[in-house]
Amino acid sequence: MSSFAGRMKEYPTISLDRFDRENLHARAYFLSHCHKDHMKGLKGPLLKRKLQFSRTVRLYCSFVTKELLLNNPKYAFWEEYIVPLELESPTQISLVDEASGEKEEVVVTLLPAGHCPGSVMFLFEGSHGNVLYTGDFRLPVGDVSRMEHLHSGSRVKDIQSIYLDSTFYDPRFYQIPSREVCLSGISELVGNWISQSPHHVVWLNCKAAYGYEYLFINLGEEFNTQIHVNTLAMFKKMPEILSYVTTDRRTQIHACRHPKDEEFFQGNRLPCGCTAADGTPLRIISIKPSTMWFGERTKKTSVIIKTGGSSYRACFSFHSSYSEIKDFLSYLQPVNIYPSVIPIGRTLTEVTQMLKLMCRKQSDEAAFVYKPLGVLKRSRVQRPTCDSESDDELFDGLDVAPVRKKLGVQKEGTLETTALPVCVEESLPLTITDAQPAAHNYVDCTESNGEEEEEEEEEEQQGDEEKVGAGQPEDISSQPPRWEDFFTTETLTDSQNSLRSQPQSCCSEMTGSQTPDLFSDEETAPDGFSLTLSGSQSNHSSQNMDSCLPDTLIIQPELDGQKQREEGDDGIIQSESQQLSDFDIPCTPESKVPRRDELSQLYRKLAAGEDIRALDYRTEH
DNA sequence: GCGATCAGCT
DNA sequence: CACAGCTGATCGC
Repeated sequence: MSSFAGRMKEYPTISLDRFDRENLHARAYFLSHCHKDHMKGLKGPLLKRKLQFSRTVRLYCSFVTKELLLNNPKYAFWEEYIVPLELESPTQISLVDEASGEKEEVVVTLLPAGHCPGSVMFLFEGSHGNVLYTGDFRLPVGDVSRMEHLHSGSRVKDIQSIYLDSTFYDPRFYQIPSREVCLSGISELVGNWISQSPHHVVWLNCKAAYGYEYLFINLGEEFNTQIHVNTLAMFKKMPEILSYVTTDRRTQIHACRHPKDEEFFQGNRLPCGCTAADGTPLRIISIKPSTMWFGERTKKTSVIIKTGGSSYRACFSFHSSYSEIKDFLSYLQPVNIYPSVIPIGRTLTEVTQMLKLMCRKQSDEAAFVYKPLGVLKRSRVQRPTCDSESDDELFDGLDVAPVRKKLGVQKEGTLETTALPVCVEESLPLTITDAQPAAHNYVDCTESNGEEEEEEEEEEQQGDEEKVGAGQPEDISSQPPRWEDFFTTETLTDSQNSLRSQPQSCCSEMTGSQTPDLFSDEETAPDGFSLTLSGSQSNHSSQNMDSCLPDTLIIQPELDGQKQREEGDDGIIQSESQQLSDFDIPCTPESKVPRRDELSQLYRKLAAGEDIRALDYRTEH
């Protein structure tokens, strides 16, 4: 449970996920998601009073969070003070001191957090640096490298501080099976049961909280049914959820609740009191989603555990595991990390100490003081996926065929009030040029979209997931653009995990192009020759990372150049916003990144002392 | 009568 | 298997 006090050191005039005590004086409020432990004080009368006298204080959140919040009458008074923001749309917000008129500008970007419907992280960019408040999140290993707004061009942004969901930041929780693996296990159990007869029913013993909708949607889809729940009101504007839940009790899958639901179940009744029409007793099993974790060296274990004659626990987590958090942090390498949760049995000091290891090293900063051409930023490179592979091995008793469901999003809302969508870099000539970190690149050790696909196929073969596995690519390419409003993580699967298949951000929409022509070489070409620091140099990463990374300092212009080139293929983004590039020097119009073969040619010419200007990178391929 | 806090429970 | 709550008791205003 979050114990975050509500404020960040860098931007103390805003409050997040806490609305009591000193937070009453904030100039702006942010709500990351609709769980009670992040809403403390939100219905307080003091706050209500303050809002009535204020012209500028607003609550910012995602559209889905707004919808869920206002569904509860206790929070209905917020209606006129909420400013819902689109995901991944940088928005400038004025933080106004209403007494003095003093003003500070900050740009906020909502990033999907994969925790529950509407959950987001907040990235703040302003004169006190870039800070990331994660809220609660679950991101699979590698996803952070695909989050556009954590990058500037092809570089990882310089993050001053991360305010972190550290729920499972403890080596005890080293591994938590992926959403797909857990869902697959639950699906199998449910399928085996309800196929026996119409009187075989399943009760999903879910806590009263948002976050299980992912389960309902996927089970509903797979078994062509709806899940019985107590109320639909909160989802009335979310058709993609609404269509998989029902208040009609005549269904084989229930997630209904009752204050004494466990007793009901013991008496072979469902919490809704449902019985079969013809008087035949129901055959009920209960499945209780719970977080199961596995240590670093734990052997393969099932994600389903039978705890009684008709009771099961099924693995399910809304929070990132230790290794997922490590992946996230070691990619971003912030200067500071502040935990917002202290895992049970730990102290703040312990957690802070452990997190220090994940912060950017002092030496990284010191080593690159000399910067005649401006400052190097870290490359964005496709991350190794060692972890996900070991995941699969760990749980290979189950089919890992990713089960996903497209989730559309509610209609685009208009931005009202003072919120202005902007491109971050355009509005922020500040921050990022000084005291830059080293160019800590990661070495790409995947080489292996192919490998992974193979693995997936193998697994499909052993299982009964044919239906689910089939047709995935089509599903993905037709994803509605903003479906991440509900859940992030399962879209970012291997089949679409490179940025090239994910046109997003204001700038890429402008181009609408898949051609690389928009690439200016200024962002990327120097990178082809940059140093690549790996392994021990770049971070003190987890064992899983270490196992993939060489320990030596290497120079690999070719690989790096190719990487950049590949990213260029999605017609990325930076046409407007790449002022802040590897070096802060003007770009060369109409130039672009050479391909690997072009590079080889380039090197040969360079070696031969020939004039490389004769080479035309714009040759078609 | 309301809010805050805590124990207990799931 | 430690999530995100609920309920109920107690205390203070």
